[in-house]
Amino acid sequence: MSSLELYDTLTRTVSPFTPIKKGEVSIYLCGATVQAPPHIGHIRSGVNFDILSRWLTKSGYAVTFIRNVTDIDDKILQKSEIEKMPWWALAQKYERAFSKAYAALNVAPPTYEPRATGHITQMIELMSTLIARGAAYAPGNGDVYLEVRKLSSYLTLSRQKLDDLLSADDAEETFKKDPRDFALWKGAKPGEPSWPTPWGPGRPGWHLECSAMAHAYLGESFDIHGGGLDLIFPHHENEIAQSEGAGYSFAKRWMHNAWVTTSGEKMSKSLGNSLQVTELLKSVRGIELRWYLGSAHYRSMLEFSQAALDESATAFRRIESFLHRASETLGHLPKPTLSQEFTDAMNDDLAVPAALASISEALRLGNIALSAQDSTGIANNAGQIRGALEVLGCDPFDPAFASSESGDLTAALDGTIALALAQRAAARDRKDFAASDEIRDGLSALGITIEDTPQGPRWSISRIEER
RNA sequence: GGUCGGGUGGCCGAGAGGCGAGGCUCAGGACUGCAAAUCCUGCUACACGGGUUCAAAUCCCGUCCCGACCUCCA
Repeated sequence: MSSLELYDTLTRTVSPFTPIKKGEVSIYLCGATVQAPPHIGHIRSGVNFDILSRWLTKSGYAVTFIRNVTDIDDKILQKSEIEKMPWWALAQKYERAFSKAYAALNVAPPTYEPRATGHITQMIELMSTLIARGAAYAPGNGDVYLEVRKLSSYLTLSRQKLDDLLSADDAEETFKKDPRDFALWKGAKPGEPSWPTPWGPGRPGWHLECSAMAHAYLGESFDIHGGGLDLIFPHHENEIAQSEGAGYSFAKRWMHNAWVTTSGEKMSKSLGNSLQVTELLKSVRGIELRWYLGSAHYRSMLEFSQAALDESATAFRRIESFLHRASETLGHLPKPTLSQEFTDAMNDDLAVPAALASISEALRLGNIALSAQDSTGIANNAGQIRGALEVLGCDPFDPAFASSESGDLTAALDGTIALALAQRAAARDRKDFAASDEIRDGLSALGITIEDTPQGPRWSISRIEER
């Protein structure tokens, strides 16, 4: 029996996972800055860490998962002017868009989803601590900066040297003791939202919220901190600086997911190459998009193409179709189990691609069992596949993916199609294949696929409905 | 300039010194009235040049190419 090993960005190695508290895991994931609709890169991060969370849960841990929402920052203020709505309305609008996208892809809601603006008090406390300890200073203009040269260690995560960094052309540099010091708090400018502090009214810098909220919900030390690769520097370095500067040991392990790329480049709005979740959900279902995003290893770049997505969806439908046929034959849903191969793969730093290979084998054996009407074989293989899909968040029987059509409608449709199939069966009995094919083609034109099996014909809806 | 990832078959995508990952596509076969589905068989790849080794996609040296971060970033 293998045990879980995970990669740690800090050490750049895979190592055995040992939680701080036996049987419990605490995770903080940097969530979205809600200033635009989510693209699949954002959601990949959500999917990857959802798979981590599911696997930990399946492995018997009680998982506390915190994923924040950054609802105040420079971009949100900029966008609020462009979209001509208050910043808080804009933030809420896109927070809902993210929530909707997460839900469509069955990304489980975190244990708690704190917003930056709800934790100003904790931020002020943290800044007070940092100033008292001599790690931060308020130059008097309303800003509060962290003094990076005072830190005993800095940039350990990205392994850079302070003096090698290109210094920012920062207009406010004059208030900084060192150009590399970063803002914990930004003094209010006219027309901007602000909150009162001992150093004057202002608003949070980007990094402060995560240190404050991680501390509030997970304490001085927690197991895993996650986010996208691009957060390593500066965001996560600065979180470490703020937290360690305050005397907290902070995250024990750092995990970063790679990007979704297009034409070899990172997806970004400024390049105009980002793919919005709502757009992609017009061509594939949420469960298929999730399967695609989850199928590459979380630390590998995923090169997006519509062809690859379509192919991935095809592969998934093959698995799904087997599970449906298996449960029809069994007369009940397969009971989820975990194979040793799947478990070993997942324990090896969530090696999803290897885990998928184990599903392929079970699928082949399951289909053979189905042909042979071997109910034990069907149950075993379908159970393994379903167990694996559960962990990957792609169980087609998960109510989260329940189709929008009502049960009554399905029943009515089933009855209607049964009538047509009875006609077709009669035609086939009298060898009138022209007539039987006409019925099948007619149904096919309506998006209903008919397959003849040894157990009689079965129908399925093959067309993705426009939504 | 500093730091860090990559380049694998028609395509996607793992692996990280020796036993052909896996999937998709394609071709052939089985089954079928025909389809579909399914199963079987086939398609022996690791950017380039050196080197180490009994053995290199994997390690070392060099080269080329692509990408990311360096205070907006999933």
